[in-house]
Amino acid sequence: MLKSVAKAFRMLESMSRAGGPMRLSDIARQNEMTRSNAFHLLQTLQELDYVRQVDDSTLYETTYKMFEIGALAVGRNSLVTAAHPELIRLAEQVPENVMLNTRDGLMNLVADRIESRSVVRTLAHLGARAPLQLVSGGKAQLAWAPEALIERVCTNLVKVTERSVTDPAVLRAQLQQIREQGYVVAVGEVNEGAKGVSVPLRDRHGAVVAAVSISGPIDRLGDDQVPAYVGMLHETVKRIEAAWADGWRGD
Amino acid sequence: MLKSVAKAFRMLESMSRAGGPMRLSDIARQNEMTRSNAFHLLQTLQELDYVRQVDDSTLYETTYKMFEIGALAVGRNSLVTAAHPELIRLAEQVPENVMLNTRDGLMNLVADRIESRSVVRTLAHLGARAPLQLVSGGKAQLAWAPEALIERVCTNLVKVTERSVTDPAVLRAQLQQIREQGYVVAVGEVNEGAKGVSVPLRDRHGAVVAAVSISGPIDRLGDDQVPAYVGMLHETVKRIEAAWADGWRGD
DNA sequence: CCGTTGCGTTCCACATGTTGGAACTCTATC
DNA sequence: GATAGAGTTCCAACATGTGGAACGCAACGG
Repeated sequence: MLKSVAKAFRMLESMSRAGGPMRLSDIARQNEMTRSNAFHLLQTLQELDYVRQVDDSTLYETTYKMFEIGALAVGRNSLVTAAHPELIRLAEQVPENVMLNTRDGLMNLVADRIESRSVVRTLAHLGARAPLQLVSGGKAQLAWAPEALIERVCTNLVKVTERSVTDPAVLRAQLQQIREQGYVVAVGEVNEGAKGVSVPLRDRHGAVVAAVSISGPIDRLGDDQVPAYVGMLHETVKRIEAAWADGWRGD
Repeated sequence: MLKSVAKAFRMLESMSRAGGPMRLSDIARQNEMTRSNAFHLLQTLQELDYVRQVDDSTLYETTYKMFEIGALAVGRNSLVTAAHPELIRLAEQVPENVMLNTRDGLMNLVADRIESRSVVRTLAHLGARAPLQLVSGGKAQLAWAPEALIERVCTNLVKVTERSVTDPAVLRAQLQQIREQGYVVAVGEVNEGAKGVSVPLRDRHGAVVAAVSISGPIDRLGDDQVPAYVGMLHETVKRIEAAWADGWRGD
């Protein structure tokens, strides 16, 4: 573990989270380093164009270079490009957020997201990551994943809210049910008031590589709406698979 | 400049650009470092969760953590959230890409982008950065920027294509014209075949902080369409300013 | 089947690069 | 005008990052 590298990334992360410009001393304090140490790191990050001093003041802020490079990595994923128009289409029919979920290690990643016009509060932002087993999009991917992955997830269960699955046996039962019914409904396992419905998406070999989901507040997204939403999701996934060069061509 | 920090970022950047998983030796070669050096760096980046070894092979790939953190920084920008639905609306009326442009230092940043259904090839991807003076969205922001910024841009002109502005006097004349007519048309100054139309967006103090643009291939986006597009852009900007808590409330 | 090649990884000792204290300057505050 | 706390610079000490060499392994070919 290279210490200075670790410090640099920690620093950048805390600055991103902070949102606004920060003072050197505060950055130093927050990351438990001396001012001169922080200074050197900031100097380096500035040369690399990840950080900048705002105008001619003494405040530091992050540039959008992280976003640029991150988006580049995700954008290579042709699935995101193919799915986008279909997500918009779906979002027009539903008064909830619509998301494309991908797997990143043991985490679910919101690779793209459309906010429906009516939605005020956003639950999961673009780029948000959450444990696979706790969100509908993640469960959908997990259900059809190789046993090795499921096993790894089962040995890494964490409790985020009261409703989070923490028992491997319960999780496995859920996954079994998901495989049978072909869709997922998940409620408040990472955000108390959130509910999500999700459906898996397959590549040309039939492997599940993503999931499309609809999510919204628990009290607006009633169980009576689920069947209709599942139908729309299946339709959307079918269209994405058709539009995506590497998509599933099966039945 | 902290050497190891710089190396770590360079490494991540090259891995992001590469797209797929890479071998340690290739990474080392590409960045001109020894294999053991590359190994230590990768080890560190792995612990920090920016890099991972694919399954149980010996290949390394980037995670989406950069995207997550980058998106977090951009997402804080409430303008992006407010603008998104309006961009979708605009994209439905136009067979071209629609983009929200922000300024990041001396660069223009594509903070959000909607691809119209008809569009096949994408010219600028989400997160793309380009010199302010060379793209329509950037010019729009520059035209109403404080003199200090214009001056800084003028002393940093670069030539990307044959059509790039490289003469400060010419640029200043363009900006003058833009201020008079209230919109920008830019052609192929960074991508040979691209053409963009753009209009500025103001915050509650009346300062131009972003620009909305329509861009497409030079041969489809004819001059006869420009007036209609400008009208739609003005309408869109007005709606975004109204929806955005911090938007311009003027005339 | 064994020698060769090239890989990822480990080990180690050296010297380099990173670190933090102290000093300096500057601005804001009282 | 004194004080406090900021950002920055300087420097010496030594912890840290570095790269060469060695190891184990897999793929390949004679």
